Amino acid sequence: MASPAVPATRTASKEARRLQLIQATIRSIAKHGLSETTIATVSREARLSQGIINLHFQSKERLLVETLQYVTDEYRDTWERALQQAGPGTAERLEALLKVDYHKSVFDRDKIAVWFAYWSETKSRPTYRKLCAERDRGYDTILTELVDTLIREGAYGPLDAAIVANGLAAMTEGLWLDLLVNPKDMNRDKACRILLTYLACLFPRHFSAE
Amino acid sequence: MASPAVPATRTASKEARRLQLIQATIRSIAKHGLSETTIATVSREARLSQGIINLHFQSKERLLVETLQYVTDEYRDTWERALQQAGPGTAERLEALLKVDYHKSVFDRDKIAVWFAYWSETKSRPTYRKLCAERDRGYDTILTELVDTLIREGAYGPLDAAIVANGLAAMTEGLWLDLLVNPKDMNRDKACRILLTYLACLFPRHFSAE
DNA sequence: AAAAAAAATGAATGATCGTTCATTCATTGC
DNA sequence: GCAATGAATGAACGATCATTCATTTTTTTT
Repeated sequence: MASPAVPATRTASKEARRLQLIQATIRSIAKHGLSETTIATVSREARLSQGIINLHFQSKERLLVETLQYVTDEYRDTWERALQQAGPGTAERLEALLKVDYHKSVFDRDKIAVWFAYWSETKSRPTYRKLCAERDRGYDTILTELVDTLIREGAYGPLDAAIVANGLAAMTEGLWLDLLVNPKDMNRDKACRILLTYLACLFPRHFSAE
Repeated sequence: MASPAVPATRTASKEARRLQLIQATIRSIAKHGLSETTIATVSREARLSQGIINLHFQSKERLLVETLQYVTDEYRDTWERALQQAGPGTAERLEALLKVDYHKSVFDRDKIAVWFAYWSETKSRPTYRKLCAERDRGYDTILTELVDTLIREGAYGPLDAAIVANGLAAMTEGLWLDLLVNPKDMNRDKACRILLTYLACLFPRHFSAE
């Protein structure tokens, strides 16, 4: 009755074992919070022994850093792939990029709990802050580019692309928070409607509030 | 050389001592994060002994809950007072309410670190979640009311007040996150500009991007 | 199939945590 | 000024934490 993610053989490859532990860490943070995530909760979640974490990550702190690294990488991969699959038009590319944040695999309460766990510790942990800031920088760069192009293509007056892009990104993060704190009153459809209202207001000839 | 907030007499009133400890807790969370805030860091911050916390709060957990209670109360008081002092016009009342979130005493990295510390634990701690959800509900109710009135007064088409209000609140929370994670790239003026861009876009006859 | 190597275990360790409580200190009432 | 009262202390306690490592288990090599 082992979890399907757990390799059948006792000796999985080093990389597979590390990944298994990182995913167990994510589940533990989502379930117990970061402040009550211990070596015990993670190893129990992975159905492995206590010693396994120091064997593969040297310390709990390194496991936490590599877990943050993992979720930032996964997030970047997701929106990069979404952009690759999007059409050539600026508006459709912008929509594809923004929609990632409301996709089922991203707009997920467990994953959002992990993001907030790390964000909340950025002030006291420079390592976390740097990784999170990197995540933002890459996303903001491409988002600002698209917004800037759309403003010029659509002749949308005196709008400042950086300001607009920052506002769009901020709204998404705020809606994530709503899902975390008030899950009864928030869901993907509603969040999309809220963002789309802003988009339609900014770029009425490219987006409408459906 | 005692901190000015510390009462001169050894025996302060019970309420003053509790307040002093709550404020020390806030400083500790801002400085060390919630996961590394201990009885030791809080009592040291308050320049009192270890035993003082259990004497006044019975347990560390109760101190943390009462600290969250304190910051939620303080926040509500702040925007209620701002509304009382605002003029009668709907637009100016809306502006007064929104501006609170960008006031020096609210748009402050230390205080925002505290908010995020509790938000990040809401999923695993129902008590935190309830208190945070209450905070949101009160604010959203009055914000939605004002937005609704302005939409009708200004004949702003088919806008949904609840959706717009939710978007405005979400954007603010996202901008707080930006200040926390990327303090070099965010400040009160910039955040105000970002929000005002949305406001001017929604209600062009009442707000302009200055 | 035996030997060697590698992976995983889990009991043991020391450090740190929240909590307790006998003691000390300051204030109040007589 | 002397008890009596209550606030505050900080050393001591058990619980829990991350970490270590001798041992066991599995895989690979010979």
